Amino acid sequence: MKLEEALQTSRFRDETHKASLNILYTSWWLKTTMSRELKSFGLTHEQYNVMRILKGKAPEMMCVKDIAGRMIERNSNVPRIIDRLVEKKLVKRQTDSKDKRHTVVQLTSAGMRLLEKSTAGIESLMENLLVVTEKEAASLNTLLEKIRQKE
Amino acid sequence: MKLEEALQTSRFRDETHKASLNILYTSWWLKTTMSRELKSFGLTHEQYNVMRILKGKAPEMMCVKDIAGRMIERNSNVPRIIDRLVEKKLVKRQTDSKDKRHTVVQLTSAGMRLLEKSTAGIESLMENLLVVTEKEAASLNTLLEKIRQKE
DNA sequence: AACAAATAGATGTATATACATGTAAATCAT
DNA sequence: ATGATTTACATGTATATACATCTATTTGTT
Repeated sequence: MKLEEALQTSRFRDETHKASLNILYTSWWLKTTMSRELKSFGLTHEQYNVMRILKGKAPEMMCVKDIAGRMIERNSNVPRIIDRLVEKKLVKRQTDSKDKRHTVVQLTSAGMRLLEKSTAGIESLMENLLVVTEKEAASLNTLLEKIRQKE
Repeated sequence: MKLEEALQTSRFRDETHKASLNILYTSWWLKTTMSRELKSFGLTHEQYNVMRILKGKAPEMMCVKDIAGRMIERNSNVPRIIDRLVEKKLVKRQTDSKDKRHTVVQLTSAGMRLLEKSTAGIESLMENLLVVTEKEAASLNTLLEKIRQKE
């Protein structure tokens, strides 16, 4: 769908302005689509994100700060996302014995199983949804990193 | 900044997977940067978005549904965003006399003034922040619309 | 050792968001 | 014309998010 249709307007100052709206809209669309799929596993996008980060380091435990630094949307609220995961027994949380300021977190085996199932769901969804060649995707990555160069 | 740095990982299945994370991250970065600027005008991103939509039709009034259809992030909560704008006297809201189901909304002159000031701020920010050529932006737009083709 | 500063994370508040449900008004079918 | 359906919006709930503040612990300075 053209952005003009999606936002029912064609008032774009220039291609760069349009690109900024296009990034925001595409991101919203992606996130919404993924969230719908994740909902069938009882997960939110953020909970899934935290679980994937934990899996990347498993079986090591990770502290809250390291999780936060890997989140797509930087977030001071990782502790509360972990609260929900603990309630659902998908992760285990404990105080680090070496540095008691640290809270370290780890997937439970139930968490690992749910992550594997939901990841399979997300991956097949994405494979069907995102129809671009690897070359196009690479070019998209280059352009997005260019637009963020003043980060 | 490379996505690898931003997310402190290089575990991407392929360029398409990386692109999806890159879109989510770039969008978060853009929104955060804009929100910081908007905060100096006492506005949230969503409030600003609603005001810009209203300006696009001014001096006509718009109903809630038409505003919602033009939002970047589709949103069933436009009534509550309008609540805040009404409290701040930036928009006027009234029931449509022709169809009493419709609530029609319009910028006040204070709203129009604030919108002009904040838009100037956002535009100069964006001009300095987003350093891509019009050609690159156009190519980015094409790729984003391609990736959304199954929308 | 004692105190100041820094760090990690928990918590409070306002707003936003997704989604379900409720309510009033308009439209449709008979 | 009347009752059913649809439409437009408002509202309730759970979670997320930005941001400020608070607490406990560790580290650094003297």
